[in-house]
Amino acid sequence: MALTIGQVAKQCGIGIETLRFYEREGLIAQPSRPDSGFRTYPPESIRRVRFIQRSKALGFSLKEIKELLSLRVDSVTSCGEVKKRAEEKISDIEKRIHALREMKDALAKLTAACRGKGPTGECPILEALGEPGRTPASEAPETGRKGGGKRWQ
Amino acid sequence: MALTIGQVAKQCGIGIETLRFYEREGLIAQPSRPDSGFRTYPPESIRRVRFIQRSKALGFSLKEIKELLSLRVDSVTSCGEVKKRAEEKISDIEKRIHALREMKDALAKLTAACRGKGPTGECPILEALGEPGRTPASEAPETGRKGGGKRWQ
DNA sequence: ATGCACCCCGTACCGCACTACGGTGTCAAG
DNA sequence: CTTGACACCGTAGTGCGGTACGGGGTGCAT
Repeated sequence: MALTIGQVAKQCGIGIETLRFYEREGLIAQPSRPDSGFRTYPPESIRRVRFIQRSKALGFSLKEIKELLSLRVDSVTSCGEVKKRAEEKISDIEKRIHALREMKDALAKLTAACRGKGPTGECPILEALGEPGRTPASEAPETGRKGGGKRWQ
Repeated sequence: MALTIGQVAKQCGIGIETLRFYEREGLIAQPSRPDSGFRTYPPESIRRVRFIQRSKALGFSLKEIKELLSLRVDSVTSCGEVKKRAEEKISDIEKRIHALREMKDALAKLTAACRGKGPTGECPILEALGEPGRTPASEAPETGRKGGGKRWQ
């Protein structure tokens, strides 16, 4: 019934090292270690790891997942706290979506303006990004460093 | 006319260290260094830094920005290449938006199912994440480590 | 000439989430 | 009893995008 770390790892599609990492980070409990010191996991551990994986997939960081797990442990806390976290995460995700959409719109405008032909010097995309063709600086070969002298020391 | 690193930094709202970092990473050219070894930037550098900042804001990584900049330098390349990168970035951003939307929908479904009252043991959110209330493992006090013996060595 | 702001450098560090390494110990099968 | 798979440990390295530190040297104004 009890599982080795390798079995848990395999069942969760995760590396052994990752499991040890989660343990170090306090995301999963210290498993019992009879006799030889080998970790021995109860089958429930699989669920806990899956909890972590699903939460990750929902955009929670390990830090946040740890908090979520700690809510469960001190069961004085009501379910409302959990709901609050989830709602915060939703608005966080909405912000990220919004930012991405703005990026996308800006980029779309640029690509629409660009014929896609001709030299880079006339590219409206590059122009909009701020570089009006080559810059003197970009040609200046190493004036310091490699070239010549031992200035500085 | 020529600028010190501090002036460039201030004008771009960026740290001096960051500027040196960009230089090390090949994102900005080695500035000239007359006499004392102090970096001396032409005013155009400001534009180059802004290019980087805007590109970052559009979701390009420093690595990608470097590529974008190199396209400009070897001006054999046509503007079409730039357009291609921008379009790839757009679809990349779209993918990210899509993934975030899925996260959001999943979370929204969970919060909708949750009354927000009662103990964590009955929380539909936690349940959906995979943990049906407390787990034995989460109570198990350190069975190894700190507690007792010198197994292993 | 003295003070002080500014700049130089290399190196190390941050947070995140792992991943790898290497030397050693344990278990189960043959 | 040997062999091979598996597990143990601490430490270090990865990639990203910076940020900080400390022990100096310069430039300019007073």
